[in-house]
Amino acid sequence: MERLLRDGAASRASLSRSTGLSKQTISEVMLVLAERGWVRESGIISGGVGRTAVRYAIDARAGFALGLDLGASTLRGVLSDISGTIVAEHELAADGRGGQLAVQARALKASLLKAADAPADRVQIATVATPGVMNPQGHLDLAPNLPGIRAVDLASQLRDALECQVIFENDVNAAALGEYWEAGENADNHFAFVSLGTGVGLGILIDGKLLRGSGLAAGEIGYLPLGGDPYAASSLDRGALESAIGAVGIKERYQLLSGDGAASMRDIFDRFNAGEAAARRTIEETARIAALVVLTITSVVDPDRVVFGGNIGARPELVALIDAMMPKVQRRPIRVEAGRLGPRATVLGATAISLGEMHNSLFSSLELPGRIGLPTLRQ
Amino acid sequence: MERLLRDGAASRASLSRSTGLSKQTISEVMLVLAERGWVRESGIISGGVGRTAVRYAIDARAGFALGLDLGASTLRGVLSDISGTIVAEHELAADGRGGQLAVQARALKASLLKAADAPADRVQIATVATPGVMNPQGHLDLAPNLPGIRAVDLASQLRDALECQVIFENDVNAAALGEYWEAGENADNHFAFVSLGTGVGLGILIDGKLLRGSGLAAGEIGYLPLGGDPYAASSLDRGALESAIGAVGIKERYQLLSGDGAASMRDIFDRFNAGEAAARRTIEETARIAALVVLTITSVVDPDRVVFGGNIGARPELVALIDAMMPKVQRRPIRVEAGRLGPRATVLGATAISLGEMHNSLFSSLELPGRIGLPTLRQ
DNA sequence: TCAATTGGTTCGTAAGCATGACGAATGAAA
DNA sequence: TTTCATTCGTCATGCTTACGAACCAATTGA
Repeated sequence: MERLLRDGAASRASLSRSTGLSKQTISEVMLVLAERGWVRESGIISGGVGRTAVRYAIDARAGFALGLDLGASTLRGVLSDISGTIVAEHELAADGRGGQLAVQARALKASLLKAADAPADRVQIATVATPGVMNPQGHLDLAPNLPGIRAVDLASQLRDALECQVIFENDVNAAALGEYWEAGENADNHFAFVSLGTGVGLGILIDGKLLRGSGLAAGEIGYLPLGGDPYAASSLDRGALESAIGAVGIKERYQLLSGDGAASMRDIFDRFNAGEAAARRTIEETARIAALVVLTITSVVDPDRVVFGGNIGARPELVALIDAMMPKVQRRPIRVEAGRLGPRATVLGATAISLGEMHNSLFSSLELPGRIGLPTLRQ
Repeated sequence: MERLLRDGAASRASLSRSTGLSKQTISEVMLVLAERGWVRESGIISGGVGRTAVRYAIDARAGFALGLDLGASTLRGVLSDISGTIVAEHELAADGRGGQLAVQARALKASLLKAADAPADRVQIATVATPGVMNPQGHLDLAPNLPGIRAVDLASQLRDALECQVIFENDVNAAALGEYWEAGENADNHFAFVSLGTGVGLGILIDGKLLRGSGLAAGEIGYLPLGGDPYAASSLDRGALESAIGAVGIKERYQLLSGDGAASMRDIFDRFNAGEAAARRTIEETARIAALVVLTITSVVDPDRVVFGGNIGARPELVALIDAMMPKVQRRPIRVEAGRLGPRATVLGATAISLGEMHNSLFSSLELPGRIGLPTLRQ
């Protein structure tokens, strides 16, 4: 199944060669898998010398994986079939009231199923990406942008609403996995994703696996001692780095330089591109500090690549500045790039988690410690 | 074999229960293992109700693992038997000339074998911990404390001298693993080790495995933007953090404060304990910056525990200061401790690597991705 | 038309492990 | 002292999984 997921349809003979199992073992296995509905014959392979081969493919509609992104203003959902092909993608404006989330999630699932014409009972697993951390009691901690969310038992509500196994993951971690997934076969297995937006966050993949840390707090970089005095009381409160290059911090800096306190993030970038001095100095200072974040990440975990995302981090002009800054602070070259998925990274990463869990629960014997890798993203 | 390594000697019936394999499967396996010399009968278990059981134990002398620590001034060696018991431990003053290293390593191995009365052909694997990084050509990079070492083909020389498979590992990584091993069964699987000495370094264990990074440069924290302006030219050269709290940096700071440029590290700590103001301010500033290192580590990888080691980092008075500093920069409590192995951490970690590799090559089928954990350290 | 090549099946066999019956050895209760 | 429950370990047997080899099937190209 792993071969079929990764390399697509194939004949039994070629599967025998690529797995090392004998031909008739493969034949037997495929018979069982076909009986159970996981694979089916999908035409023939001919043209070469020798007998034509019967092609077997995974029945893409044998299972579906759901990914949701619970944003402050938007609720996004993606439905993928078992082969990793996105079959439906929707978003809707989030209702601010915490209690409405589960209702909206249920509606989103229904509309995705309808769009893909998929039966509900074929959705085994859903992953919900949230800001902050889901605590063991099922409540969401550290998510100031979702006011009132702490009070509700979100885990239970969503499990009831989605009517399947539900996994929770931090939104930045999910976005990291999304960008990793998007990179496909030749993705770097050591990968870091920095999210700059309302808050700052970091997702790290080591050997293709998310690094969560002992208290699920790996990548909570808002308190990194960069861009301000870490021993100041305000740093303990808001976080030094968060104060320096979070959206609020950037706007404050722009206000200091320009006197304009009403400018939005978009205004500041527009003025930066128009060449305004205050905006230029604001963004440059942001890049200067972000470069130190990259330096910190490379010093500690040494990834192949650092990708920026989030409302602010995805801006190519900012990433270009950061990239240009790097040789001033570190000798070893490091690839600094803007994410390719934009605001979709999180929801796609959540989908990837569902998909991976589904594959492993379906096709991997539980006793074995090995895990099946993700198939190529097809969208 | 894994059960026997972890839990010690046991009867076949109890192995059957703990592994889930049937009794006679265990009997068959033990027969083969006994034939090959890996296990042997070791008395009987009686006292409970029922028939007395024949006890089987791993033959501790069936294999030995060698660990070496190539320090600037000292060459340390440890020989462990297959059960994880240290059977010999020696050290000798390192000959400064690079070419002598292999000769000394060979002599060290011979003396360890003699002390343990172990046959040479039972040593399958040696791990050599070195400063810096072993490049693919077999030469040692980034090891300024071993002058002239870059020129020699150290990997080939040591392979010839030690006459067995040789693994190379960074000394700080090895020390991290050593402290982890020492902690035994209840060790935290997410663990960070900070070495403060001539240089600064970091070793990280994620899920009990060393994090090496894409270019084997994870944990090279000398360049972290702490304790100095990272955009200064000197920081690009020496590293901002290295300049601030490396041994040279600390001495420079003490000289600035006291005017005494001849004081050794030991002098400074003696004067700190005697209450001298300049020494106190020097060490406090060191702790202030080291606390930011801890903050950086927790922000990025969120370990259970941060352990300090190295000449300077192992000083309990310094670690106490760092620990006291932590609540000022981060809300989440984190355990900050001094390592328990002192200068032996690196060589013991190297031994642990050898031991782990030996177990996995002997007892684990290569196809399976699972790895056998380390047995308890017995010394 | 036929050899070469590749795909796929049939059949026999071996490895590995489980099941269940049974003998051996022991402690505790009668 | 005897009996019995309990535990260790072996034996005989059978099931499952996978492989190897031979063989049949279908296609290309000389």
